[in-house]
Amino acid sequence: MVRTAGEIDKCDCTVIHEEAVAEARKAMPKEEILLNLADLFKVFSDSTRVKIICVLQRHEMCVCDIAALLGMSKSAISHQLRTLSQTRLVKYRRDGKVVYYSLDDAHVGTIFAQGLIHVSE
Amino acid sequence: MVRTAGEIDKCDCTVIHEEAVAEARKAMPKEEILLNLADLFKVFSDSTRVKIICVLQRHEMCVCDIAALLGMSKSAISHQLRTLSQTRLVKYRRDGKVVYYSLDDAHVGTIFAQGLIHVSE
DNA sequence: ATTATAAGTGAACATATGTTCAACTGTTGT
DNA sequence: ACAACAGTTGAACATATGTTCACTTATAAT
Repeated sequence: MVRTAGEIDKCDCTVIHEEAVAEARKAMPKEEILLNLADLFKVFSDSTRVKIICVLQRHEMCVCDIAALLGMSKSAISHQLRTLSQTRLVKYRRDGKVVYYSLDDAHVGTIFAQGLIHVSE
Repeated sequence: MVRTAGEIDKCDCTVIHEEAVAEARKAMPKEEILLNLADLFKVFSDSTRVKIICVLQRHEMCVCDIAALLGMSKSAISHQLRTLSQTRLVKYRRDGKVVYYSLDDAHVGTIFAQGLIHVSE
């Protein structure tokens, strides 16, 4: 939803810098894009999922391995892998009873690495 | 907390690929680092905060401007700016009654941009 | 077919989180 | 001193979310 100038006064504010506001409004990506962006980061915002992404950067792994590695139940891991899978951050292949998960996309590793740089300073 | 091999059997799993698990365990960053990483992404995971970061990439802005631009209350924006400030993603300067906020760090823009590339495909 | 094991699922629970509301602080101008 | 306005704060509320539990599905082996 793009707001027009006429809607500004619907909030409890006096706009102090009209030009800056108008310019920023024009430069903003679509609402939908920003919602998707927040959703993307939301997937990275849980420590269990971060750990899963971390271990999948080296090898593909099955649910049991990840659960054992993180000291968590298979169910908890499976739920999170589902989230990661639905958002296209990981993919999987089945081999008999075992399902192997791996990162779906190079971007995933890049975003992870960028964040790691930031927190490591 | 680094887990030792002896703790693996405490979960409800059979470890299928012991070597891969052992290697991944060694390569994992400290627990604390990964928690901080999740917390960093958590700040980016709310659409209001994403929008704030977005508008601050061009200009510094005061609370009123941001509230008007996003069509939200000053209080809601102020609460989120506090979160962004506490996590060192934005900084501020006071000029009379007005407080101007801006991005604290080049990394913030980089992480935002990386995410934007990912969702724009 | 039956059993065993890897994995997935849905409901329930506890916890975390974003916005609103009603105050309050701090600064400016009269 | 007082009013006006930018901004902050804490409590309350509603909503979202992660893990557990019990159960189900899928595949392989006997």
